[in-house]
This record gives sequence, structure tokens and C-alpha cells, in this order.
Amino acid sequence: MSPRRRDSSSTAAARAGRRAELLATAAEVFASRGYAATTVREVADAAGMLGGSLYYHFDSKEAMVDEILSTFLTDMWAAYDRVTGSGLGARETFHALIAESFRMIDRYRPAVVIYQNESKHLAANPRFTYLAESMRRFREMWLSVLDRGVLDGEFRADLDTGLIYRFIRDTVWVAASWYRSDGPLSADEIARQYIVMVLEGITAD
Amino acid sequence: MSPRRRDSSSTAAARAGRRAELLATAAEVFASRGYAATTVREVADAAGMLGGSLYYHFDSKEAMVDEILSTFLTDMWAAYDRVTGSGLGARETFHALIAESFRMIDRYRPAVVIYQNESKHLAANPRFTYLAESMRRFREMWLSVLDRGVLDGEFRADLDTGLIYRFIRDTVWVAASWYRSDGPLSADEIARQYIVMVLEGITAD
Amino acid sequence: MSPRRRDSSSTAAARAGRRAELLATAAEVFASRGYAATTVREVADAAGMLGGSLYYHFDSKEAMVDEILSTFLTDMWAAYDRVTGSGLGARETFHALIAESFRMIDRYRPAVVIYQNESKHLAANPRFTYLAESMRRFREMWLSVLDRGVLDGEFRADLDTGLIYRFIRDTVWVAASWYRSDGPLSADEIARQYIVMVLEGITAD
Amino acid sequence: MSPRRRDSSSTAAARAGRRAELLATAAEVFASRGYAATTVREVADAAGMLGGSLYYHFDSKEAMVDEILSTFLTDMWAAYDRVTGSGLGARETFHALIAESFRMIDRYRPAVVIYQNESKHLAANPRFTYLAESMRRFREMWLSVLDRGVLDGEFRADLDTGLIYRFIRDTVWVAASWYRSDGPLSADEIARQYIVMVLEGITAD
DNA sequence: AATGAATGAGAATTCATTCAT
DNA sequence: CATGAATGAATTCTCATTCAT
Repeated sequence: MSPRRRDSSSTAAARAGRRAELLATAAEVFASRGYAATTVREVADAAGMLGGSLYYHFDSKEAMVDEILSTFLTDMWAAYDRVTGSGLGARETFHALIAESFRMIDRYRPAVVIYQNESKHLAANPRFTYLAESMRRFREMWLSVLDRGVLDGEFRADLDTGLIYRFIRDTVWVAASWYRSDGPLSADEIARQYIVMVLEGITAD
Repeated sequence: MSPRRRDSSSTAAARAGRRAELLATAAEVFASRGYAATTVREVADAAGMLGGSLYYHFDSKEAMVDEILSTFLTDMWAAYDRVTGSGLGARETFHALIAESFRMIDRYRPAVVIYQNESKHLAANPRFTYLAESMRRFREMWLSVLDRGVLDGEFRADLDTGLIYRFIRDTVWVAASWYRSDGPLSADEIARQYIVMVLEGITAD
Repeated sequence: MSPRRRDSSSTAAARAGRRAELLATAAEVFASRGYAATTVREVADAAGMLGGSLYYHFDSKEAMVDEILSTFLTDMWAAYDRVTGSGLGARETFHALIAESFRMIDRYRPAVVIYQNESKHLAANPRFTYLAESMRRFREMWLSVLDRGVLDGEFRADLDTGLIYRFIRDTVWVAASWYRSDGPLSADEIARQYIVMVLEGITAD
Repeated sequence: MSPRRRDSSSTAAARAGRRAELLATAAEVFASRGYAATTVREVADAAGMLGGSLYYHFDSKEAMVDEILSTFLTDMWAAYDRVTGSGLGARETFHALIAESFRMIDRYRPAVVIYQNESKHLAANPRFTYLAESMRRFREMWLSVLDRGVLDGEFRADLDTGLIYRFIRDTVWVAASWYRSDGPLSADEIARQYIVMVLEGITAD
């Protein structure tokens, strides 16, 4: 039961563990109530401590979202970079990126929800310039995949790639708002159907 | 108050006009900053008056979003009902509903943004039960269209209609967050390409 | 009884008056309890309002001291500049500067107390760089008077002017901590005796 | 450290030493930041430990200033009593008291700074009644010296002794705020010039 | 002796709302 | 209709203090 057993309670690992635990709790609350509407007290309640106690671990409410989002984005870009760096064709890259995205939703669901709901507002804050930067890279990455696909004749040329990009951008993360890892559909299955839908459409032959 | 004589109808009209004006301003601000994060003072600033003065026109901040959202939803359901009541086939109904939705975005952009970003949180409040009700109807409406389409052989049967429904629900309003009525693509053109994408996919033949 | 009678309550003058009133109250409290140890609530209590209400008038506790100190310093430097610009000899300048200083104590007693007790700590804050600047000017002004006096043979040459300067700097404002305008000694009489003491000493001939 | 047997006397001494060390650090920090504005954490940082650890050594933050001030005052009064009890004339007593004061500044600089800046506020606290008592004795001592000097014809009779007393009270400790034991002027030299200034003034013959 | 993690009271500040004018 | 001034509850954050290890 005791959450610290294996690694001695005084190690840096235990400390990082506690931090991660608290961030997971905070992410959950921010995701469900909205960042601005969530009070520090609510996060603390969820973590089983008093409001002020959180400040032993974090400098501010802002510092919490910051760490939640940057941890997620760092991991996400590592995954995306692995894909785009592996020399696949446009269609395969498309497949792989979507699959990675759903894997991210699986692993970082609350962070993804926060990312989706709050980035626009947070990005105004100098502390979160990396959000704008991440959006820029995301756009570049997808446009490059789409353009290459059109050039190679794999994707239709009669649609505005800018529009397709926006469509993908806006839809790739939305599953985070309803996905449950213990639901009837696995992340991989959702990804598969999503890919079919976007690539082939929902019309019967 | 005191010097309103004769033309009481045009006075009431002017009053309603002012109200609508203020709501439009408020919607704009709520949409761009987020409802919870927007202060009454910010709305008042944007309307060129002092914070307290808004309370001559509205009972509360909540009353403002309420009116913004219910006005939008009333109009939206009138349009949807017109479509679903006109005896079209599944594919045509799909077409018409999507087209209506993009017309709504064109007419009520800020309200749509607020609806999308805040309804989940607002719905907890008894005052906004109509939001949950609207979501329920929306689900029913789309599932009925999709199921009928699968039955009629117009839509693929190998995809989970629940998943398709969610996909549509989550994507139909997102254009509101970037759509500009003076942008390069008209609402109708965006709707057309969106329909193509969802029905036929982005793969070249 | 009503504090606003003569000037209509809606004028800018009345507004500035209220502001000045509140600052006078705040200065009194800061001076007697110490800035850091004073709570905003204490200031508000003394002003007969609730803590939050002060924020209608001022941005922050810091903004209050800021205005208190800068108002005082602006006036003080106007007076000092008048003296140093009037071409008096060293001894007369000395007289006049001391007299002005005691007049300042008479007019701005709480501000002077705050200035004396808190400037060193406040000066670290970028908002209060003008405090350091004021100290620098004060030093320059006095050293120039003292050096000139020594050169002219009016002041003794066997004392370190740097030390005399510090001595004056540290003593000129201290009367603020015990001075009462309704006490037995007037500001002018205190100034006179202070000047005698510093110029001639306390030894009998 | 852990197996401390036998030499319990040197252990107690070591303990007292550590205590004194910590108090010296605390005094330094209180003096430079102001008591109220200093956090326990800042003191602990300066001492190279964590905030909570200080509570092994001291009961409270208050207990720290208390010990700092009372240690200083005890020593100061021992020195003053030695002077006043040695049957000197008024002028010599004056000399000796001033010289002792500067020796105190040399030895207890941070404590003197705290004494000067904080006693008025601390004195309100029952724990620090000895501060008010010390001020009373100080006043009595100086007034007695000054009155005797006027009576003996050594000090001028045309100045208010109450004013002279205040002047001395307010000036005698101020050097503490800028004095550095490694500066160009020794404590004795500063005392000498101070005495000349106060006794003979700064006017050239 | 010292650490790490908390507590809990209270600080500054924010903000929806009220209301006399 | 709108202003200006206030209220009061809630919010973020701070900090002296405690205590098990």
C-alpha cells in the first residue's frame, strides 16, 4: 500500500516520483475542470493535502501546467521526430504519425486535453512561448507530409492542403476528451479506424 | 426612463438592439479569452463602459453566456429540424446538416467557439441543463442519420458508427476557431471540401 | 460631517482628494507599524473600508508606498533645488538646507519616517530605483556644500567631510520619528537648535 | 560527531558555539533585510541548512532576535555601567560613553542595526519589554550626564537638553548602518571625530 | 543534527456584484 | 443609462512552525 517501498524515501528518485504523482493528479483536475476554473485548493484536495502544501513542490499553479505540458510535448516530439526521420513515404508517414498521436493520447490523456483546451490562452504568456513554437512545428510537419503525398499522387490534389492540415490538427487530439484506456476500443483500434476514415472516407464503395 | 414618450416600440427595439450589441461584444471576448478567464470588466471595457454598468443590462456574467448560447442553439435547432424534417435520404441529410453547421459558424462564430470550449464545464450548472439536452439530441440526430446510411448501404458498415459520430461531433465546430468570414475560403467552400473529405477521404483514386 | 461638500463628488479634484486622503492614512500606518509588517487590511481598517476596496484606488500595496515616497521626494527636491540654485555661500546654504529639511518633516512626517526606515530595503526593487538616485543626489549636494565650506574657511578642515556628510545624512531626518506638530518645540525652533549644535557644538565657551 | 561520550563539556561548548554561529548569521540577515521582511528560510539558507532545521536550535524566529538583542544589550549596559560608576566628570563621561558606543558598533554591528530599526516595533510585544526599559535607562543616563554638564558650566545652557539627548540618541548608533570594520576609518577614529563634532561643532574658529 | 514533507493561519490580490448618485 | 465607490467572498501564494525519519 505504502507508495514508497522499493526505492528509499530519501532518494532523488522518490522525490521525482512524488512530483510526478502530484502532476498526474493536477493534470487530471485541470483537464476535467479547465485550468482557469480550477483552484489550487481543488488540486490539493485531489492530492490529499492542503492548498499551501503544493507550494513546497511547485512554485505556482502556472509552474504545474508548464511542467505537465512540456513533459508531454518533449515526449511527443521525440516520437514524431523518430517517425519523420525514418525515411518513410507520405502515406506511411501519415499512418505512423496518426498512430503515434493516439499512443500519446493513451499515455498522456489529461495533458492532451489541457493542451487542446488551454494552449491558445496560455500561449499569450511569455512562459509558454514553446507552445506557439510547437504549433508551428506541427503545422510544418503535417504540411510537408501532405504536400509530398499530393506530389507523389498518393493524396488527392483537389483539396486545399491547408484545409486538410487544419482538419487533421483539429481532430487528431479530440479523442482525448472521451477516450478511456479501459473502454471498448483500444487506442490502436481507434487509430486504425481514424486512419481509414480520413484516408478513404465513410462512403461505401 | 423618464423621457420616453410616443415611440415606445422603437425605444424597446433600440433597447433590444443595444442588448444584442453588448452580447455580441461579450461573445467576442468570451470566445477569445475563455469564459472563466474573462472578467466582467474586460467585457465592459470592450463595450466602452464601466464594469458595474453592465448590470443595468444583465443580471450576471452567467446570464450573458446563457443568452449568447441559447440564442445560438435555438437558431441552430430550428435549422437542423428543418433539415431532418424534410424527408431526405441519409447522404443528402448528411450533406445538408454539415452545410447548415458551417452556415452557423459563419453567423455565430464566437457563440460556437464558446459552445465548444465551455459547454462541458457549464453543463454542470443547473442553469445550463439545456446544453446537456442539446448534446443528447445532437447525438441522437447523427446516430440516426449514420445508422440509416449504413442500413441503406450508403455508408461503410465496417466502421463503428459511434466512433464516426464522435468524429463528426468533434470536428464539425472546430472551424469556428480559425474561420474568418473575410478569409480566402467561403463557409460554403469549406463545407464542400469538408464533406468530400469525410465522405470520400483524402486518398487519390 | 460629510467629507465631500464643497467640491462636487464627481470632479477629478474630489477624486484626487480621496486618493490623497487614503495615501495620508496609509503613510501614517506604514510609518507607525513599518511597511513590511503592515497588512493591507490594517491600512483599509484605518481608512474605514474593507481590504479589497483599496484596490479600486491603487494597484498594490507597493503602488501606495511608491506614490507616498515619490510625492514627498518630488517636493523635497524642488525645495532643495531652490536653495542650491540661489547662489548662497556655504554657511547660508547649510542653514537653508537644514531649515528646508525640518519644514519637510513638518509637512511630510509619515513619508519621511517611511523614507528613513524602508528606503534601503525598497531600493533593491526596480520600481524604486529613484530612491537610490535620490540618495546619490543628496550625497552630492551635501558634499559639495561641505567641500566649498572647507575651501572658504567656513568649516573646519580637520574633520573628514565624508564623515560629516554621513553624520548629517543620518541625523537630518531623525526628528521625524518623534516630532509632533503640536509639541512644545516648533519645527523652526528645532531646526535652529540643530543648526547651532552642528555648527558650534554643545560645549560652552 | 555521533559517538559523543566522555567530553560532555566540550560538547556543550561546541553546542553553544554552533548556537552563537547561527545567531551571528541570523543577525546579519535580519540586519540587512529587516526582521519582518526576513523569512526563516532565508536565515536557514545563509546558515546552510533547511528552514525546519533551525527549530532544533531555537524555539522561534522571535527567540532568535530576542537572544541577539538581549546578548548585545547585556554587554552594552555592563560597559555603560562601568563608565557611569567610575566617578568621571560630565565631559569625560560623555567622551567615554560615546567611545563605548562605537566599540559596541564595532563588536555587535548587526545587532545594533536591528536594535535601531526594529526596537520600536518589537517593544509592543510583551516578550520585549526589556527594550522599552533599556530605552528608558538610556534616556535617564544621558539626561543626567547632560544636566550635570550644564550645571557644571561644561555644556551650553541655551540649548534644550531634551533636544540634545534626542540628537545623541538618534545619532549614536547610526554609524552601524555603514560601518565596516575593514573600512578606512577605525571605530576609535570615528568616535573621536564624532565627539569633536558634537562638542565643538563643524565651524572653523 | 538535519531533512523532507507537510500544516494552517493569514497575507495580497482579484472579481462578480451592489447601489447611491 | 452610466459612473464611481465600495463590498465580500474567493483565490493564489507565503511562511512560521511541526514532526516523523
